[in-house]
Amino acid sequence: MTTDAGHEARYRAIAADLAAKIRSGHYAPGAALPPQRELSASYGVTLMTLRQALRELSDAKLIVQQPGSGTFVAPPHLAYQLDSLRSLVDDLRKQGHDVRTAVAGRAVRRAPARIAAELRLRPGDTALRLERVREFAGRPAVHQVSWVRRPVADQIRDRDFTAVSLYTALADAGVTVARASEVVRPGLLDPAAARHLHEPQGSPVLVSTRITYTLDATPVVSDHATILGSMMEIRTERAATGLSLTWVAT
Amino acid sequence: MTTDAGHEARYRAIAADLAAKIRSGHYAPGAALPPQRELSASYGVTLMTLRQALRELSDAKLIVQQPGSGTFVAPPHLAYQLDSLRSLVDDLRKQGHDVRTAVAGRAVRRAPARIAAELRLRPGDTALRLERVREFAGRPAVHQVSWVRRPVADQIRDRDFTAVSLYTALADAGVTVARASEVVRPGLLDPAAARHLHEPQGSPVLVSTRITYTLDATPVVSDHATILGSMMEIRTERAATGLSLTWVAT
DNA sequence: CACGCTAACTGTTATAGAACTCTTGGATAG
DNA sequence: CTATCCAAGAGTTCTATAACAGTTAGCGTG
Repeated sequence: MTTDAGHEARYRAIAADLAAKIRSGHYAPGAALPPQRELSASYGVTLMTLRQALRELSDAKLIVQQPGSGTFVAPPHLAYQLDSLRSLVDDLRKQGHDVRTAVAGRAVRRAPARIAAELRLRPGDTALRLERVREFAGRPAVHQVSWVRRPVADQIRDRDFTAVSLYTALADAGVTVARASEVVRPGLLDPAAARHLHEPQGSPVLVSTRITYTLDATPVVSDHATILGSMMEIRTERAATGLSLTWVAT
Repeated sequence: MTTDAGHEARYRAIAADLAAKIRSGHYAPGAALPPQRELSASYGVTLMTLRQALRELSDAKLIVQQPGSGTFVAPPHLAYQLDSLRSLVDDLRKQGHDVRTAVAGRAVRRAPARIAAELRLRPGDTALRLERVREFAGRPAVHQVSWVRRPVADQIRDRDFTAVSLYTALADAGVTVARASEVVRPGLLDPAAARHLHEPQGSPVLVSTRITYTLDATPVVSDHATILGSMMEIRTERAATGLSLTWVAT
């Protein structure tokens, strides 16, 4: 046959397999992967197909390819901070802040059009809606509405989200997140969020819209957060070697 | 021959050509590109090669590919991404946007306390103050006040900052920028900036405070920018071990 | 006239083979 | 013993061909 046998594209399956081997430590950080020709032979695919799998991993920054030299698992110092996908709240926790989470709503329901489009659902499909309020220094600081795609949602819907982060729950359910795309805009506090955040309407806020994808490019979580400007700011560090972005409490 | 003839890979040349045609309006936003098979024929390359060119454009968010339907030029607000050590405006320019700069003030004067602290000046030291307004799509979008440290400032004070970016001027003066640290907060448009930006006071804005350092960790530039929320947003792409950050025009 | 199916598109995934460039380490010449 | 060259091996780019899968317009049929 020429294309996939079962359901998923061949190259995605290979990428997933290699990713698993990297995360399990079978291929250690910094170590070289077998040559492309060798891998393609052992998977029984063409070089082109194997390379397409490697490109997936490269996009996810799991490997680094060096012409003439080899393909390497992302260097240790990077591999150990696999938490670059961490959430805003994880950022704060890491800084030693005590963040409390209150769950204001949890239900499976029809996704609105905008969410359905983001998660690539068919119109009318249901998804898990999770509404949380993050308290911080004794005051509510972030209002967050997350939608989780269906096959995954059923596995995590009964977790206690006051104690477990959404990303931890996803990981426990065997979902590996590979990539996230986030857009941050300034805005004014709207009435709905104002109720939860105990601040006057019209206060300056940051509105963050974030979509998280698995390795096979399926969107799993759509996240919409309203962040009080009086309590939070974004900090970035740029250097030739890289870039970091952190949410910081003020 | 099999690979490139001149210098650059064939698919990159094709990608660059198509990107130019998109930016020039030859292919309008929303319009469909010719089918892949047609394009590959007209460029005289294989379908695979042409597709590799399209992938470049797709990664840059210049096009959207829809199976079965066609390849379309992305709407402008979806477009472009790039991360760099450079300024917000360089980001936009590099992406092909037409950004105009007006210099509203340029003078060597005593640095206020906050600036002096950021640049590690002794109290009373003077520095170059540069006030600029960035116009974008015909409307002012960013109000920016930069302070440049003294030894360097004297070398660049006579440059024409409507045509040359501050970072280019620094590079020309032999100053290599190694690191930048930036803090972004939401805010409301204040009266001073409102005058330059022609927007009502109280509009949502992003306030960016940025300090740029040389290789020897000396702070050279302190930058304070007010960015209209209606025109700009921050986009981040996160992968397992990497992160990119872009300012995007809306 | 409305419905359903087909056919002709579109992008996508795969095969097999070849020649290219960049890096590295070992052999050889000084 | 050092320096240079070169060949083996790595990733990269490309040709040529084929089949798969989603989309849509149009042609019939009821």
